[in-house]
Amino acid sequence: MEQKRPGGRTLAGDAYERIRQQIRSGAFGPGERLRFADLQALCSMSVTPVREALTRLTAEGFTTLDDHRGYSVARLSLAELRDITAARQLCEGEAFRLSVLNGDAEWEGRVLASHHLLTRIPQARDDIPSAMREDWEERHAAFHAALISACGSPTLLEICRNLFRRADRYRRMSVSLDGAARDVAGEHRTLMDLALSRDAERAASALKEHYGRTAAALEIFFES
Amino acid sequence: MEQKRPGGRTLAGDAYERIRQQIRSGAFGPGERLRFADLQALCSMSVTPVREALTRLTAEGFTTLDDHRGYSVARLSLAELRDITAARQLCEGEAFRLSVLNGDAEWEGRVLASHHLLTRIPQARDDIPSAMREDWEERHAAFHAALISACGSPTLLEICRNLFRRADRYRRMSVSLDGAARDVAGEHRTLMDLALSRDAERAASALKEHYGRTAAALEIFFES
DNA sequence: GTCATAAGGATTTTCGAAAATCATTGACTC
DNA sequence: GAGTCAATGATTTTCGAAAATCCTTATGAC
Repeated sequence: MEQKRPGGRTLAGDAYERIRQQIRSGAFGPGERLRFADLQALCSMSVTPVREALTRLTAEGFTTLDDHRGYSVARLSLAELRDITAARQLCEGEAFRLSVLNGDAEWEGRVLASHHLLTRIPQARDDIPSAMREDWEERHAAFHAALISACGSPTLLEICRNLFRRADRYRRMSVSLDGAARDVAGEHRTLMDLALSRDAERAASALKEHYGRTAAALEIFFES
Repeated sequence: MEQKRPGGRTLAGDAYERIRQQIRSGAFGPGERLRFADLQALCSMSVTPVREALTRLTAEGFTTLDDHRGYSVARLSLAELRDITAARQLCEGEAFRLSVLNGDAEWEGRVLASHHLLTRIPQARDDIPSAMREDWEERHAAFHAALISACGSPTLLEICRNLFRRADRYRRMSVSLDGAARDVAGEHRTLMDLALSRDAERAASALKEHYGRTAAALEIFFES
């Protein structure tokens, strides 16, 4: 029997995407135990590909493994939020700086286009339908990826991609904030403007500050 | 008290260590195809734990996966050497800087002790017995780990650990160089001295230069 | 009551084989 | 001869169950 698997070429790949999405969206919450029986039912497959998915997720910091005691969703903490933010400021800051220095007209086009897409739909919030919220999340990630896409370093890009995803789990907590004190759209526009004006140092600084603000806004979730 | 034995509490962990060691030592060369049948024979286990090991190794950049076409040892290239070196200079440089700023007396002790161990045996070379060579490699890694161990950022440390291991594959090519033009031991001593003198900026610069020299010495292997 | 220990159930980890996919070969057409 | 296509063999990927391990509960001694 031929199975249709849009997007993935192996069941393990599908399981990886699916479980990561569940964690991303909060359907699997921080610290939650992930039992193979449940995941097999969710993904409609045997234990082997599920296991491979969890191995990958663990290597990337989304889940944790206790030998012979199973997998859990990685917990969120203020300390890790600050830690990841600092690492992002270092790595993405440098990647953005290099992008501005090295980027060609095609890169400028990608920045412009991805920013345009980002402004066409309202930012993710509680009162926005879930489908459109996911749409914004995707375009947001694409915009930030575009900014650093001309840095010329696959290694740095891979590090940044992972850090972005891990930080994304934290950022999604803020959809319940109304962000009144912050003009996120304006910050994104500033980032684009600085990129296109080719001022590498100021661009990198602005990106670092952008991430710093995001992290600061999230600290209130960890008061207890 | 239960202890985690290095070497692994699961077969998958054992396979991971074993295969990584084979790649590290060159027994599995760059680009070489890794067949499950061979690895199962090598590790004396079934396909499942071997597969898990390869999944982890691939996530860390030591192997590559072509869906349905199997795993191979990641190739080495001059471009990647330069790329990894730049990423190390950024990440380890910052981690070292933070360590010098934040490190306490215990950290100083770790730096001092690990450097002492490093100087007690001759540096890895072709004319040195393999066992002692491995010993030096281990102490060398421990020294560099100690330098950055007080940076306070688990995320950054994890990134550095992975970059170090990947760069290590390149550095091991140089055991056939006699390093006449370079005083590696002296550079290590300088790093220690700068760490203990608590001059963060100069220490970070020295570490970056140290990695730059290492990479430069390896470029000759990629002339073709 | 507390501690230690053992039995039972739940869960992870591993196995051996089946299914799916890829690569090669060779026949056949044009 | 070049190209298409089916058959074959090699290899990866997945399955379903067995084995190993952990956790909970029950039992008994002090």
